[in-house]
Amino acid sequence: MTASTTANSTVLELEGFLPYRLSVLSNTVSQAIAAEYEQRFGLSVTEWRVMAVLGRYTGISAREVAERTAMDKVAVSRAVARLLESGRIERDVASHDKRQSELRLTASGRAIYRQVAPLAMQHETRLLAQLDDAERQSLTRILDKLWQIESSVLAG
Amino acid sequence: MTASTTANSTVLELEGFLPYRLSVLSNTVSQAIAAEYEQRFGLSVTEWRVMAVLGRYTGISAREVAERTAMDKVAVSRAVARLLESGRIERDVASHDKRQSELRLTASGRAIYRQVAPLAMQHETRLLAQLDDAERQSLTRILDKLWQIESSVLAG
DNA sequence: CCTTTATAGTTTCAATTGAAACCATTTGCA
DNA sequence: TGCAAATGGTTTCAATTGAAACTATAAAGG
Repeated sequence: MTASTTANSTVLELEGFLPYRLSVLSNTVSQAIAAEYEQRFGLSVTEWRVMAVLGRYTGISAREVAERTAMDKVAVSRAVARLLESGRIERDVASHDKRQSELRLTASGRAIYRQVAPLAMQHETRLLAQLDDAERQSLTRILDKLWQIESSVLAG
Repeated sequence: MTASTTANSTVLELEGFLPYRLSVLSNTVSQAIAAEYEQRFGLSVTEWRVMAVLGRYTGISAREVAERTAMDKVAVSRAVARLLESGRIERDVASHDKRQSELRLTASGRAIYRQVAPLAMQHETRLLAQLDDAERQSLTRILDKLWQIESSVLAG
């Protein structure tokens, strides 16, 4: 698909190389969305991701945020620190386990969430609108498959 | 697709959100490949990308490398500096324009390229092997479409 | 119990990155 | 010509990130 091979040489065509195309597309899409809320609300991508899961699951721990955002715990810790600082989330110690925290959006955090979430989804909608039904289904299925392969590779 | 909307609230489900899924998949794939050459050859992703285009187009300028890798010029400049340092590429001043450089792999750079390129492609092959013909075609077409949409958004 | 090991989260220090300013050369045009 | 603007590339400084060490609490096993 992306290679041409002769006697003893292999040439890789970055332009058609799946991992490369995924990376470029993904960065472009994420940046396009981020551009909108970064300046408007002073939110970084990691901060927004934390807010996004807290908009969905309230009172969860930092570890669970990490799982659901696919961020590592250090990144979550720092995003949480900034969000606490700016008053967009609040934190309690979990009653059943004093190591854990319970995180939730504040009123001001929810207000931002209610503005950014639709904005992000509009962008997604705009992308998906260019695909027909079959393509949309295809895309979902293919991403699922690829993701399963990669995560099984990771697991060992 | 990824939203549920009630009277006055919108909830975003990160798990099904296209930009998020693209980002997670892309990072996982890139990292899986990078893991192999990072430790074995001491190459970063950016350095490998520069080498990859120089394996394909020899004697090109840093600006052209930047275009073809979708990296910005500062990142290219730094990757080039490290690759010069480690003797994997060499540089001349372009005769027709003294601002430009002409970059090419050295013998040692080519030796590495010949090992890493097939390795990267095997990974891609393994991924694509899990898709059937229709899915592979679909994927190519869909990535093209999405990419066109995003790049036209960027432009205008 | 009490000691070891595991888990949740934070901090520290070095390496990487990004934005802006910068230098050298070239191009466009008065 | 010659001067302003554009281009190719590098450097600098601050902000971000990653890896490893660290603190505090909890769970598990003798």
